Amino acid sequence: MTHLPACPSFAVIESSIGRVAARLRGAPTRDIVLVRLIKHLSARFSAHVGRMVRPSGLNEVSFRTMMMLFANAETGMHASQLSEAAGETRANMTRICDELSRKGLLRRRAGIADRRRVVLEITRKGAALIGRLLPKMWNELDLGMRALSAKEKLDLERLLKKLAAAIDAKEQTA
Amino acid sequence: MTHLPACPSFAVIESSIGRVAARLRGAPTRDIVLVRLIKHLSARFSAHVGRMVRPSGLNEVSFRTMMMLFANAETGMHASQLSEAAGETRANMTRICDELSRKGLLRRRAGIADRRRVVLEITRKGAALIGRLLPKMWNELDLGMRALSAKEKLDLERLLKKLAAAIDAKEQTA
DNA sequence: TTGCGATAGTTGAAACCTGAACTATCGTCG
DNA sequence: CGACGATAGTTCAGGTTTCAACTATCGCAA
Repeated sequence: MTHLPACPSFAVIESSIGRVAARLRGAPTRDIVLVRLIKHLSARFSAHVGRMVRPSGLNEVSFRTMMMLFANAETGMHASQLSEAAGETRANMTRICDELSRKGLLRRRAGIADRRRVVLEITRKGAALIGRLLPKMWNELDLGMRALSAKEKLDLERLLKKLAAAIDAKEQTA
Repeated sequence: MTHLPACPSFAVIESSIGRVAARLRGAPTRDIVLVRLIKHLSARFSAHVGRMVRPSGLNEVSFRTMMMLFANAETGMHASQLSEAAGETRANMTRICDELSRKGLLRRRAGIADRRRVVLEITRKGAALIGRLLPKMWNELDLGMRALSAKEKLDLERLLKKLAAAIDAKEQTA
């Protein structure tokens, strides 16, 4: 077994999985560990971002949303485009935008070419907020990721994408 | 840029991140991609497990919970032990166990040595259900993970743990 | 041009999760 | 003993997310 820097927050989980494996013959322990690790990291990232943006009255999802709008400030984005980019359902995006628009951080405009669509634009106020937040967030992210070398990051990206591709493929045929 | 098997479900997200980077100097694009990949995979795993166990009246969390109880069928588990193993808050675990107990899938007993504690045990009915479900689930998991070689899995595990450890460490000092 | 299937966005109901306060019990230190 | 801080579990209020149904609009083919 590879030995690594302690990671107490996951150790508890891993040992539980170990107990499962000990009693249940045939359990694909390593795969289960991988899936749980991914879930664990995802949750911790979210929580961490959430804590950071909370003082500004945002949560992780609305921050992610605002970042996308910030990057597309000139053109604006369509709601469904935004929901795909932020990785949220369309229904949820509607509510998030309701909220953000109530706070004056974004603006809805009716589409011109296609009147079903809605164009979302960040407001001056919203842009100011995100512009103020982003450097802090990026710095934090850098601190967390600095543990991995450039090569390790590339490896990790490659492996995760391979996994994502496999799952996509499986879902397609199913 | 590395070229990989298509992964349409993430490609949309990645191209959005690309647009962010194009307009926002200094954005740590690769790190953001990694974080989003992790979140994306986590969500897809959950959704997939969820769809599989739904016909049995469970969701992803309650299945995970039952699996832990199944593995500790002889001894039972304490509620907090269970919530750590399943990676859920204590409050949420209470609710989940209420639900599962209402369905007759687990049983609560008062602790003897320490009367604050509650011992949770899987019932015969619960064990039957999980015993029936597990092989299917493991098979599915195997299909999804088969895309990675044994070595790749080890690498991935190592990298994810390194990341988790770094985040743990950072959180500690903060 | 009109009708029809597809798409964009919203809504209401229900499922789900969390933080903070609360109760009961424990261990231990004086 | 008995007070007190810590721990186990629950509850409640409030927030978030989803699913399915709905409206409006579009593109296109007959």
